[in-house]
Formats: sequence, structure tokens, C-alpha cells
Amino acid sequence: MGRVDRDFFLADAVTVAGLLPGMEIVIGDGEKAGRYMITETEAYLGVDDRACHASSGKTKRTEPMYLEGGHLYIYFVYGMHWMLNIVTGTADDPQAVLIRGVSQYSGPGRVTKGLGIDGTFNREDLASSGRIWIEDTGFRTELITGPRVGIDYAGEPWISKPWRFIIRNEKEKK
DNA sequence: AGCAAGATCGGT
DNA sequence: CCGATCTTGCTG
Repeated sequence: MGRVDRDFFLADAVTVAGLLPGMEIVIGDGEKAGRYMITETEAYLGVDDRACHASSGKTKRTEPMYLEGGHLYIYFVYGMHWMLNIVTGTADDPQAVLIRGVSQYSGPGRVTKGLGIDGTFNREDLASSGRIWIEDTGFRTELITGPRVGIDYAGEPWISKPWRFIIRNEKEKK
């Protein structure tokens, strides 16, 4: 209960992605300060996972994924959307969990827009940051799993891995 | 230096 | 289904 510490993020991405739904992202200060319950996540499992950016090696963009679990990996896609990812596992083991939805916002691009998250949050540490962290309120509910979205380029078997996790009640949302 | 594609979204 | 919009990473 309460603020989640470093240990939680040291597990692998699939484990963390399955535990995050129901927990809350807390924005400490600023215009968007508040609590947002996570409703949807996806796991990206490291160098072997062709859908994971780290599968093509360490680059300037993917470098934050090589930090210790608990740091944020933020990147910009399609010329307009910031993606919010939480790094998991130990240092130099590039895995991450994409936050695809919170209670008020569905879709990874809308989440960052809604919470005011941009490139300035890249590499932020959820275990020590004063402006963003995760809290476990004890809420637990049934999850729906399914294949990840928008990764057709990855090919099998990655394309079929059931590494998307959604709170059941949120399924009908788009 | 140039180019193709992207962990998306909203409108048609 | 298509266009917006721009960074990244690969090719040459």
C-alpha cells in the first residue's frame, strides 16, 4: 500500500504490466496534479522481443530503457504523440511497460496529453521523483489480456504474445 | 544527406 | 481508410 518502491519495478515487464492496472499514477505538482488510476498496460520484454525498441540495440532514443527499473522511458512518435513507459528489471536489461490508459483517458497518446507528460519526464525516477510516482491503493480486479497494439512489424511469435492487460470494466472504452 | 516508417488519433 | 507531423535510425 502507499507509494511503490524500487523493488516493485525490478520484476520483469510482463509481471509489472499485470500488476499496474488498478494502481494510481500520482502527479505531484503543476496544473495536472492529481491521481490517475491505470486501466491498461503493455509489456515490452527486452532485446529478444522484436516489438521492443531495444531489440535493435542501444541508441540515443532507447538508452533510458537500460536504466534500473522505475525510471521513465518517454519517446515521441508520429510527429505528435508522447509515449509513457515505465522501465522494469535491473540496469542494462532493457524492458518497459507502456501505459496505454488511465481512468480518464484511453490511448497512450491521450494519457500523456491528459497528464501533461512530455520529454521533460524522460529518465525521471518513480522511486525518488517529487513530481510523479505510483501508489498502490489495494484495488484489485479482473484483467483481460490480449495481443499488443500497433506492432505488426514485429512478426511471430511476438505479435501474438498476450502482453496487453486491461481492466475488464474498461474493455468497452475505445 | 536523404528517406521510410512509426508502441497514434481523429476525421471521412 | 487516410492524412497529420516530425523524430529516429538506416542506407549510401
